[in-house]
Amino acid sequence: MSIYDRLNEPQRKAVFTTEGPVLILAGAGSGKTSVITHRIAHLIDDCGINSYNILAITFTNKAAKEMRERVDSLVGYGADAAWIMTFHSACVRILRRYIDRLGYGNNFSIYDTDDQKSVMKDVCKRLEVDTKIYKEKALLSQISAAKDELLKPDDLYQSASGNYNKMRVAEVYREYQEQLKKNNAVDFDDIINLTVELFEKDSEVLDYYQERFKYIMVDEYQDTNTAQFRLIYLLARKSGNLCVVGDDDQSIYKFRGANIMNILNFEQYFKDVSVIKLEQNYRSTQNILDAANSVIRNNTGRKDKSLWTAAVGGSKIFFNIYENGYQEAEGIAADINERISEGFGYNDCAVLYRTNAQSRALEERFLQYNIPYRIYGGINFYARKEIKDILAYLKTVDNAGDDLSVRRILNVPKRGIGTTSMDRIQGYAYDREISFYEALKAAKEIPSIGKAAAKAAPFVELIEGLRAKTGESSVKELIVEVIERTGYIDYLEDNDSPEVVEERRQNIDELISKAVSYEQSVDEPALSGFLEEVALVADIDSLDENNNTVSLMTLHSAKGLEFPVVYMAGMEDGLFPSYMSLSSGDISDLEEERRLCYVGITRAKERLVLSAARMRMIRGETQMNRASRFTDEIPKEYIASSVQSGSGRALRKDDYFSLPPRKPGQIAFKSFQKEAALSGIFDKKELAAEAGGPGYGEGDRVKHMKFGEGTVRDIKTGGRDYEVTVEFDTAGVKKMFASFAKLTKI
DNA sequence: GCCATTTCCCTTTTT
DNA sequence: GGGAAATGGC
Repeated sequence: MSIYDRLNEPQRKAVFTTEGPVLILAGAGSGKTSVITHRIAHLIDDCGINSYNILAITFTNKAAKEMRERVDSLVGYGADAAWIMTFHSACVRILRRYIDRLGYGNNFSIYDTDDQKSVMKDVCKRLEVDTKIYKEKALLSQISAAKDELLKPDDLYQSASGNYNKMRVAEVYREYQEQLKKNNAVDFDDIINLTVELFEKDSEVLDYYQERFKYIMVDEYQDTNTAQFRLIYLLARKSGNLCVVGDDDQSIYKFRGANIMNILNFEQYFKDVSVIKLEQNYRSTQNILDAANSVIRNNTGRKDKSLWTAAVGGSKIFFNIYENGYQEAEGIAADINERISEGFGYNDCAVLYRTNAQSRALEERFLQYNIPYRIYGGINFYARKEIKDILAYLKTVDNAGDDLSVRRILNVPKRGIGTTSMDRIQGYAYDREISFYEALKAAKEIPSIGKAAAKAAPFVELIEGLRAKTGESSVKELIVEVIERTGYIDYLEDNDSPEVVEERRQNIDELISKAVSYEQSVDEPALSGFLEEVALVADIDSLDENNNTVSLMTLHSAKGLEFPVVYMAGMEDGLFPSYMSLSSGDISDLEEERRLCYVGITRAKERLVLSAARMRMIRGETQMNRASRFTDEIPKEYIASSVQSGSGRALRKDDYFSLPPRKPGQIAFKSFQKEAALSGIFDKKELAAEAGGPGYGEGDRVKHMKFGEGTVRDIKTGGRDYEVTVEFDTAGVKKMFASFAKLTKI
């Protein structure tokens, strides 16, 4: 009896094919984590490979942790030296050792999204960029997109070929990058890109890691972007022993730069690839799997595969339509209570939604129904003000070159150093090409800041005092000292209501316990190590299956997880699939949403409940949407409507299937429609629109919000929506869904 | 320099 | 509808 007996034939092949490039196409619930962990065990136990030579890459810390635990339990203690970690933590580890070769200090800071925004704001001010026209966020996302593709500012500049806007973005990118370097800081993308740069520039370092990592495995391979692919390619090039595991049907991170070609073209990038398909699903019942398959079937250009399960039948899928989002939340809460009375635990249930904002209504009802829950995602714990403040103190102690952190806390709590003094200190620093903190130390020399100079001295003393203690004090002690010496709690009490203060105190306590558990879990705890861990965690990493709470999260966060009972809330066109994907004019955006739907459905083991609301308040506007087109793609025989026990009336599915398609030109949603509907105006307008037919026809000139003006070339009336083909004057030919494109006749 | 009010932007998803 | 940032008065 061996540990491999429980594997099926393809799984075994995946485990035992250790040499050369291997592509494992692993459908949802096909036991891919088992395969990777057993493969590592096989390498160590049977092939005599030193665990030191193994690298296994995941996307989330949670996946890494789980994999580490499973490997350890399979191999005992022989697996210690293997690297089982996320892309980001592996790269940070490499950079901590070698980033000085790129001109950074090894104690670099890691900037999160908020930090990036602050830097960008500064950059725009310096370059006199009008942030009304070029939004910081938009600039950052363009830069991030460039980084995903390994493009440098110069590359961007050249590819602009004279286009003023693009050249401007390239300039901003260059300045942004310089500022980061000046602060001795890197952003999330840099973590990957600088590692690639290091490998490409320094053959000594590359050799070292190529020699070390003779066996490389990559999980969730379909989500890798160009930079990550390059990284893996560089590392694996020498040994050729690269095993990637992925599922093109679960690729849902195109917006983050994931390049689906990495998986579709893997066999072109590497020679003599062994391709192994894992198609047996061990997770869901037949009904759930059939529904998932019938949805994903509508996508084009997939790798051919078909999931099957030995678990026949199972209960039908439920689909409930409610009047509004509140009733939907109530219906879900009521359904959960019924499950609990049947013997399910709260932790067996998860509610999945498309956008974080949807959690609010659910949260309210769950409180009302006394359902214990936990929301994952949304505002990151480490993005909270009080946490960021304290971390900024620690970062300043750790890396005084991090101007951003110093500036954040110089006047928090208030020290009477306002924006004017702050700007003057900054100016002084620029002139002398020194850091903000160094300028602060020399505050007496700055003539223009007057009294503020004296106020800066105690701050500098505080930081220096803390720095002197980093060797002997624990991270916990440092945090406590920051709080006590700054009077941080008093500061909170002066500014916030008692409830908010209490909440912030609890968060600070949680930070302290995180520091303690960090110090217990690491061999050589250090301040920089703690800051690094803190920068790279995602909320979902803290999901603990043993907590008896219902999990609420986005569909994206749910990838890789499974639950006996899954609710998919907000199944409405415009919400899921998102409005953006419907109006972009790019069918592949819709296909990504469909994959997301597939991911959601395949999370469910036993019971899947879909729901939609006729009316929903989004951003203070009431929207009225038809049910999601994805629900149409599930054959009726798999669907039932559950009995409604709450106050909301669940409609029969036929009610919804007979909804009329929206006509071209008809406005999808506007806040005034709610009032108009109440006064009856709306109804008349809608009738008028329907009687009058499409608001435009073939040959008409129309205007689109994003693409400008164009001519309608074709209108297809097939199906429930209208597919309009428009030839735009500047943007080219686009196909789009009439109900969402908001085309107006001109 | 500080505080209150107004304005803005947001919401697609995140390591 | 809500939270953060900008603005303007003191």
